[in-house]
Amino acid sequence: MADAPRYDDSLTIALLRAREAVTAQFRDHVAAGGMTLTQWRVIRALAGGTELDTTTLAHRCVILGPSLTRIIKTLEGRGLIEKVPARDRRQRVVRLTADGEAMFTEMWAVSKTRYAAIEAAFGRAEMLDLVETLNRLRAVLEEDV
Amino acid sequence: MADAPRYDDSLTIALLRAREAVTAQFRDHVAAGGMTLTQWRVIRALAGGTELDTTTLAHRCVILGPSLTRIIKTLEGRGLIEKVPARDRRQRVVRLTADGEAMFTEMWAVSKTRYAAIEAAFGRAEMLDLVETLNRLRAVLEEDV
DNA sequence: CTGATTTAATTCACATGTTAAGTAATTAAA
DNA sequence: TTTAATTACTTAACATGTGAATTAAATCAG
Repeated sequence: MADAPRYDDSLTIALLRAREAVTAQFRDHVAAGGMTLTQWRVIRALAGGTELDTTTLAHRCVILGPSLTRIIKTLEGRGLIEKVPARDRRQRVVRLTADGEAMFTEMWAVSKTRYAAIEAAFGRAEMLDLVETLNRLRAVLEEDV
Repeated sequence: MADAPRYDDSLTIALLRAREAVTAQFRDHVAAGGMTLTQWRVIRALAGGTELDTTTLAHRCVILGPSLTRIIKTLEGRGLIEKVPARDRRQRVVRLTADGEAMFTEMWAVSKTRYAAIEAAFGRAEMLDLVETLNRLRAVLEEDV
C-alpha cells in the first residue's frame, strides 16, 4: 500500500514553510509593538487615511469576516481605529485614529527595513518573479482546474 | 505621509493567497472525509506504517507543538492513530491504526487526482520550479538576512 | 549517587481560521 | 408599499496558531 507520499504535499508544505520563514522576519518587531501580524495587516491597509468597509478590508488583508469582526473590536478598544458613519447602514466603515496613524508610521519604518533585507538576501528580480508566479498560480486555480 | 503601502506586503499577501487557492482545491474533499486539512497532514505523514514522535511529526507537518497535542488527542479518540511505547518515555510516538491506514488509502486516491489537476493546469515544470524557489527563499531567510 | 540542567510534551490563555446560523438593512418583486 | 430575496456583518462553536509556563524524564556536573 501507499505509493510513498511526501510528494503531492510538496507544494502545500513549501508554501507553508516559505510563508512561515517570511513572517518570522516581521513577527518579533510587530509583537514588540503589541500587535499580531494579522492586526498589522489591517493597520497597514488603513494607513494614510484610507477608509474601508469590512468586506473590502477583509479581502485586502486576506482575513475572514468573523476574524475581522474580532480584530476591529480589539483595535477599536485600543483606540487605533474608529468607525466612520456610512450611507449604507449595513456596512461598517473604519479608519485609523491619530494614534493609529502614529503607530503605523513608527512601525512602518522598521518594517520597510526588514523587507529590504529580504530583498537583498534573496534578490530583487527573484522576489518579483516569485510574487508574479504565485499570483499566476492563484489565477489559474481560481478559474477552473 | 505614508509612502503608499500595498507594496512591501506583496510577498506576504501573495504567499497567503496562493496557499489559500491551493488548499481550497483539497478542503472540500478532506472535509467530506470528516477531517481538517491540518489533521490530514498528520495522517499523511504517518501513512504506510510510519512511526513518529511528536517533535518530528510537528516539524514535518509544520504544526506547532500545542496544536499537535490536541490533534493527536482528537485522532486518537477517533481511533485513527495510536500510541507506540518508546524507549525515551518523554516522547510520544504514534502511528496509524488499521482504520487510519484505510482512511488514508481511501482519501489518498482522490487527493492525488486533485494534485494532478493542479499540475496540469499550472504546468509541471512551473510547479517544480515554484517549489524549488520557495525552498530556496526559506533557506536564505533561515540563514541570516 | 545527588542536584542542576536540558529536553519532550503538555497545559494555559488568548488570537485567528473556518463553517454555519442569525440579524439588520437594502433592494427587488408583486 | 408590503413581502421576498439579497447583502453586510455578527455571533456561535470548534479547530488551530502562538508564546509562556508547567511537568516529567533523561542527561550532565561534581
